[in-house]
Amino acid sequence: MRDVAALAGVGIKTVSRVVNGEPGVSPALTERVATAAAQLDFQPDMSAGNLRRSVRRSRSLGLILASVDNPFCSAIHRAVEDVAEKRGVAVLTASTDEQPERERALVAAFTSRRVDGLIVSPTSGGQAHLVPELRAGTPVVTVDRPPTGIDVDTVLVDNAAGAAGATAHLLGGGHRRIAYLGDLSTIATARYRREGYQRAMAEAGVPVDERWVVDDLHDAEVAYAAVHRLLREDDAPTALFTSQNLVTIGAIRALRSLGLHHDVAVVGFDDFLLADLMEPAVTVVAQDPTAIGRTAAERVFARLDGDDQEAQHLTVPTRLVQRGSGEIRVGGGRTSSRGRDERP
Amino acid sequence: MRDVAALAGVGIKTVSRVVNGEPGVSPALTERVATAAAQLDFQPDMSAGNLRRSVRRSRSLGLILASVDNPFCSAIHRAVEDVAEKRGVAVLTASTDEQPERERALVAAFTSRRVDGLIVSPTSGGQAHLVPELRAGTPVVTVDRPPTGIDVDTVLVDNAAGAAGATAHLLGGGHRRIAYLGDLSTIATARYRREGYQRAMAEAGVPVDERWVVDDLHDAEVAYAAVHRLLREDDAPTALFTSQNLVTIGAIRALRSLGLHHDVAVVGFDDFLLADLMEPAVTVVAQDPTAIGRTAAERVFARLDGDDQEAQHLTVPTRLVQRGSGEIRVGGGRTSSRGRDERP
DNA sequence: TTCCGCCTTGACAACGTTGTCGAGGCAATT
DNA sequence: AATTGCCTCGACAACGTTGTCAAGGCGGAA
Repeated sequence: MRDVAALAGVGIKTVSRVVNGEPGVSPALTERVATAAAQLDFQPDMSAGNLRRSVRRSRSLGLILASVDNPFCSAIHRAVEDVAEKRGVAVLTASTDEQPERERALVAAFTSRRVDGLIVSPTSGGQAHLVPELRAGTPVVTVDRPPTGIDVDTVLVDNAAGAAGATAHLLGGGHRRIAYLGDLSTIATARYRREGYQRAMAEAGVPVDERWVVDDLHDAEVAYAAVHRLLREDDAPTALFTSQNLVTIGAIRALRSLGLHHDVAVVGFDDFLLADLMEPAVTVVAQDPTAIGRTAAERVFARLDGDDQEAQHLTVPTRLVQRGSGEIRVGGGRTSSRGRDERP
Repeated sequence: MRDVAALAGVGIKTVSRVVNGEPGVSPALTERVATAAAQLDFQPDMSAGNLRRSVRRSRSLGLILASVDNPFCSAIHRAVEDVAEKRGVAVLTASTDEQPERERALVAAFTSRRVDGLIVSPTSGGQAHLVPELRAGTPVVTVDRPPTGIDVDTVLVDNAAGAAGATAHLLGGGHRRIAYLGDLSTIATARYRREGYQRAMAEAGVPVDERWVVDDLHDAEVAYAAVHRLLREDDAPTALFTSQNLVTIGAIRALRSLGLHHDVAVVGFDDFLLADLMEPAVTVVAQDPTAIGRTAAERVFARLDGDDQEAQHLTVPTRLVQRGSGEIRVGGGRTSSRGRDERP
């Protein structure tokens, strides 16, 4: 900036004014400064400006997710980016791989870069480490899962209701022996989904055999093995509620390898690409990660704009998408494999 | 930092030394400063430090992709993050949606935040706007596509070879009427893939009917319609080479809706989740986005570490993954639907 | 005892920018 | 003509940190 000022033969402050579009500079000087700036490829240094600026904003925010290459997370990411972009705010993103230690390290890394706000998908390690940030006035919003140890704005999916809906749908198809295949029970959402399943079963007055409730299936391989084990029993389940994508996929592979994919009903939690092209097409409880990300980003900006209400706890609804696999009736009655939302 | 110094009763510089782990501070003072810093939740402001530091590094880099929620892009993102994380570098990511204007705006936004390096998946608008950054010494690496207007390190997929391999594979299955279904021809990779297809056809001495070469299919719907149109002809193609994910998916939906999914062979460019669970499982030319992202990040850091060789042009190989759809022989001979890599 | 050198410590300038404020010019009003 | 007020412009301090450098203390050697 000093160089631009020298080249244009003006004071530094005048350059600052022109660059920031502040009023009170004569057209002649504005022109001269603009030319000089263009000639030197001048780009103002935002962090230096923020240092001095009264309302200190880095115009960036931190997004901490399980993994940026998880489709659910990256849809949230994109939605956050779209909201942030409109306000000229950049997004720093990073992945925890569910490790509490990484979450803490990432928060520290982002804090030292003075992000204006944080959107976090909490790991199981607790979020008390965010207290200093909150005291410093940095807005924090958690997505997908509630935080523990702090009370902040949250944007969650109604996991229990979605799971209960899925289970009720299977019950409505005549099933009584419905298995629950869940993710790591350290993950809060997995617990909520199990509760939803149990509630729906209880409300229908259907007893749950504990052998059918399998937790801690964190990848497709483990789920595959679990389904194989379950279906070997005499009174094997006639329907599966799988509480997560990878579990759903593992279960489907298992059913297919057993030749039972047209006999055992499956409803999965969380939609996935091409679910409608499988045989049978997969019925799912679809979440709306775009709405989650958008809402979370809007909360952050509302806080930055001065909203100081008490912590808000928002819920994004789920939607049961019937495609075929969940409509297989008890006894393995084969229904049309043509799903409801088949389209090009 | 001033507050910490006051609380510990030392000079500011001593706090700086303790915080940065510099030697030459007595254990007694180190202890006192550490306690005071902890008590005040002190977090150093990185951008202020960078301002003064001699080797000016923001410890962040910019990643500009087509869209962060595109699985190919998010795999690159994750790989870049993993390399950056090891060096304590944060990643700013954003999506262009293929709009040159957005690319320029994002580069400007990242530049004013003084990123240490840029990894860009170029849009069709040309990359001459990056010249000032290069002059300023900021390393730039392009991924997936070559830049135009500048010469920088690039990490590309061997599109032509992959496409030629796919086409040769179909020719090997006895097909002669092979259609090419391509993405927007403004996208360089789409052109390379078409060239690979044409080269393989020419090398086999098989004439290409221009009606079978369809460009500018940028989403599944358009591809669906194109396949419907192609297969209405009398001498319809017996095999399809689809040059991109969404095109592949659209083509598969079209074939299925025509009941031809076991009769017309398909090889797609780019792998996708669950391709192995489709009926038939989809044969693809798999790219390796993780290798692309890792390599690109390594190039950036090599440049930051002083590598000043001329621009390097690296190629990441593709791999033909045979799963069934590409092994359907001419005449619609139905092969085993069981793909080669069926697994849980 | 004096001198030298090392170690610890903090005062101060500087990084690139913006907020504050005052100087100077000009036009309108008294 | 003198005063007032507005507009333009730039000098200067300040933001939070680090690089530089000098001051002071202490131990050991002469």
